Amino acid sequence: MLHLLNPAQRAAVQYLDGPCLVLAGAGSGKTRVITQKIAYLIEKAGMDARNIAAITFTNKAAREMNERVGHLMDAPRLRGLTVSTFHSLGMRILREEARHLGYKPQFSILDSADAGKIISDTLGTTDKQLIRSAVSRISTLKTDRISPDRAILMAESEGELHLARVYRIYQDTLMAYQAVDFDDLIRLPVDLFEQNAEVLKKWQQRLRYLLIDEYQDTNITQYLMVKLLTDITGQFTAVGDDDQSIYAWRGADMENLRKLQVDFPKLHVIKLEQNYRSVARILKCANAVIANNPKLFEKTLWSDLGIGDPIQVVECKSEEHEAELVAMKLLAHKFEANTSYKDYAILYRGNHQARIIETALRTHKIPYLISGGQSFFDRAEIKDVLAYLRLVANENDDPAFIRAVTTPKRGVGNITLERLGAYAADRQISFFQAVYEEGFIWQVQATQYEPLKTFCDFIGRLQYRAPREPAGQVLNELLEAIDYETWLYDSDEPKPAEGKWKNVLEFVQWVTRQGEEKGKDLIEIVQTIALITMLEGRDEEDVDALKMSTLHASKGLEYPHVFLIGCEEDILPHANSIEGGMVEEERRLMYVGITRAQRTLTITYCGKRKRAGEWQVTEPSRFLKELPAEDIRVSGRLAGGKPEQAISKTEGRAMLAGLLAKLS
DNA sequence: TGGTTAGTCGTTTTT
DNA sequence: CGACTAACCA
Repeated sequence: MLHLLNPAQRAAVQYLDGPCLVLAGAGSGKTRVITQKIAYLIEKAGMDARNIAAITFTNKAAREMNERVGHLMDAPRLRGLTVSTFHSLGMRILREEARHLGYKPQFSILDSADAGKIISDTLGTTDKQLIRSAVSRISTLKTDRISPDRAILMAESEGELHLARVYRIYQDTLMAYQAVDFDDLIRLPVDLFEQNAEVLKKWQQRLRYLLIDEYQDTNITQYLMVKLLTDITGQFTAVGDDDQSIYAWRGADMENLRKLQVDFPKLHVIKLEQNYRSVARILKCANAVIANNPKLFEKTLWSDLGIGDPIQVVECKSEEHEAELVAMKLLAHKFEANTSYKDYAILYRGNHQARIIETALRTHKIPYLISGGQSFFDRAEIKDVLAYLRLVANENDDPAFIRAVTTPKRGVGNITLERLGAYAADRQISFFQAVYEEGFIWQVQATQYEPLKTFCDFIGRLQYRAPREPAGQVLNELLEAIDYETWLYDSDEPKPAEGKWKNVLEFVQWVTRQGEEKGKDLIEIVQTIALITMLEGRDEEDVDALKMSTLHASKGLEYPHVFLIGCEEDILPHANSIEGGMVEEERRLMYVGITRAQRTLTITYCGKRKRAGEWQVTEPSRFLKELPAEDIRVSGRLAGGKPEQAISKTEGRAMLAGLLAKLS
């Protein structure tokens, strides 16, 4: 196996004498290093798979890594291997150690929508901007491991004090719901490790070798987790690339790369500089752009995959034309090069940019998959069903209670709910518990109380059945009992309702499969859903479809032919980042985008764009001027010419027909 | 109590 | 232009 590696990769795999940092440029085979090292640890170093943990940043990456390790060795020897995200690992630790922190093992994981709702309630405002900023500031406090009490003490202004108080209420509310948020999944285990030497020792002994992927994206708490778990032995390999650090806004700190050298003086640094992904021109463009950033570590990427075609830079007249142009160029290229749809990807800065592309792709009947963006589990219909399941798993989950009890409508309205909420809040109990309290029964009339009681009894029956019966069966009967299908068709036009019901059925199928394949009961399945962003097991490779993705979500992926759209000032770099002086991170984003491409890269931007119904003139991205002139082919204003002639739908069809005629 | 409607507002990135 | 909300009516 080792002969498949280049000398630097092999050195990284074989180095076991202590902490190891692998600086891996884009496309330099870092996943290969990690998977091979797992195999090496088990086969050559004689380690038990149960003592090895590989940590990634996305579930998708974890899944892919699992698959690739599976190709390297037999399943029995991989039993007990941990390949998961920081958050999943944190959850696992927390479920096992919950009692040390005052939580029950079946705590819920709150999504950001629920978190935002708590904040908006405590803040007493509906101002989206305000809530957003409060949520993110509280999240920053949490990743910096500042407790509510300390935040109150440290507050230097009226505003900070207010925020700290909101933070405290928020945290108390989470505890009351028996829920944690994403930050807690990392923070609480770290807190526990620091307070409880025995628990720490237990996990140190369990996880004896750590492999951390995308190390440049760790925040300080995640770094502490690594440090605590490996402090005694320093047995870990961190793989990262400072040029691909694009999550600073989420607390990721490139300083963690430098800190590693300070905290572990014996740190062994290995650089991977050969790129196995892209042709030379693409790499040259990427290098040229990133050269405008100050460097943390010096490294030069090279490849021997040939020079490749020039990078195309095209100005379009509007968003519609951009979408149309991309669709046309794609179809033309596909026919000429005889490729598949899945060889193409369209990348963009913000999720909203996907919509217009989607319409163009649909009119041309181009199959596509969208990764990143709204998760399947975030759809309203799925969240409705999920609310029931969350409540079954944890009856203290008040947000789930409110959603479930009002969907479908069952005669419980705002007034009743408010009374119930007030009663529960007074006594520090959950909505669910309050329903069964003598004191509450007298507060509402029988006509209002009855549906509540019926609802809670129903949930109670499910709680009994969930651990005892197959997950799919219980879920099916739940949907039957609440007649969710009818409710969907009653509350929507037939067409969207049909789509929604299809999603629900897909969800049921997924749950059934999870139950059968992994032997999990309904509650166990629900407990992990909050962490899953994409429907796993949906074999995306089998479908021949073009991939659409945000630049952030595209990290770690590669495609033969890439379109990078919307390369305009205020989009990439984004206006807020320009204002906040964060252009360097945006440049890294551009770098990530360019380095996704293996063979061809087409960059587009619009001359004007409709924003909030108004036409707005736009400027090409400053990053385009950083591309080496000899490696790009420009059409449009950058070249001094006119914007690329717009292609209308009929023109497009004619062009396609001509192309097809020429080919046959 | 629940659904409809007319007005409002405004677009980063995600575990 | 379209999503999302707050007042309004059945």
